[in-house]
Amino acid sequence: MGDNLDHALPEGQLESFLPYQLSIASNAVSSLIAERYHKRFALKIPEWRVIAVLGDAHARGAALTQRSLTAATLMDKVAVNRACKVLENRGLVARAPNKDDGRSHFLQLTGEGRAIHEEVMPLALATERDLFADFDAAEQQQFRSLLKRIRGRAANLAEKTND
Amino acid sequence: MGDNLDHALPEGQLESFLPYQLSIASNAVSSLIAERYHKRFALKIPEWRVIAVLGDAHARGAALTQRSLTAATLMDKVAVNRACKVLENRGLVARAPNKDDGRSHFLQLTGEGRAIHEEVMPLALATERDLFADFDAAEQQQFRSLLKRIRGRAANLAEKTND
DNA sequence: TCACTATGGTTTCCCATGAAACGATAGCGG
DNA sequence: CCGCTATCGTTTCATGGGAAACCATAGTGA
Repeated sequence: MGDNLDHALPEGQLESFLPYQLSIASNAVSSLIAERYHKRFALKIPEWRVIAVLGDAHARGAALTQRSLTAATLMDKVAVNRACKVLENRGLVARAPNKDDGRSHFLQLTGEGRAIHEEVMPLALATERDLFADFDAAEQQQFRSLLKRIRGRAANLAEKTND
Repeated sequence: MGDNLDHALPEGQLESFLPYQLSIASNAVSSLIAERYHKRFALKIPEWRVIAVLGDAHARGAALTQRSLTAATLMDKVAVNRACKVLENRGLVARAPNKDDGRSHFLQLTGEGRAIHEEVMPLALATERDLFADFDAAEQQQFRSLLKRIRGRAANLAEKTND
């Protein structure tokens, strides 16, 4: 029950288009991860990202504002806000007043939040290992580097176009 | 006017998470492409994909149903339908009855559609070249192959989880 | 021929996401 | 101290995209 196309299509221009390959690969990976997180922790990807970053921050004894979360996750500030609200309602994140700036709060994981963090990170890392199991170390490194270059390139071209 | 974070965050677990890197790289590339297509042709990515596939089909003297378009683009059938409707309304695609199956139609590019196709493909290829300009041939090949493996891997893991 | 099921396509509904508008506070220049 | 502007966070609105329901036709078995 693999693929049952009526008649296999010959390799077309779309198939060989690298941005397309990148997009479908990324979608496949994201779907897998989203499914796993959702199934086991009822977390969506934005929420998980916030937990990951807050977990890091906690390890360094820091608390973060939504603004720094936005910078750290590269997500929209609205997405960050929504994720934080959900996590707060679930009791995984607490807000503390920021006496230097009345507009923002410092966010950190609660005890329960840290417990989730410690369950969730291994799942993330295991999934990463599953996905890249047949990549040797050099290939992983290569992949990372290629992704980073592409990303820089795209950002660069976009800002040139945006005038 | 590059990045003005209050205080640079140390490399965290999120930064080093490969699926995250994949996702943001893919997003950056997709945004760039979407922006360019939209600006110059008022086409969205799904519409462009349909044009690319229909252009291929036309080159082989074939016409496709929405079903085969769905298979060829890996998009949802609803997305394909919507894209086709838009293209039809713009006069870029025409439907011909399928006498073997009254439920579906054969779709093909109109003359105007082919004209767009021939303008749009060079833009796509140029963008691809822009993006991968500093990849040598071996790196491109490597990148393709890594993406394909990851994609297969993800699909494979997903179907195992789906029981 | 007559159900019954399967499938291509379409419509409807819902959720996720980002842009823009908004309120509140901060920061600055007078 | 008083305005003016910038910024953080929140809310509101518009759009995109997928899931499920739906319709019409095809295919199948009695």
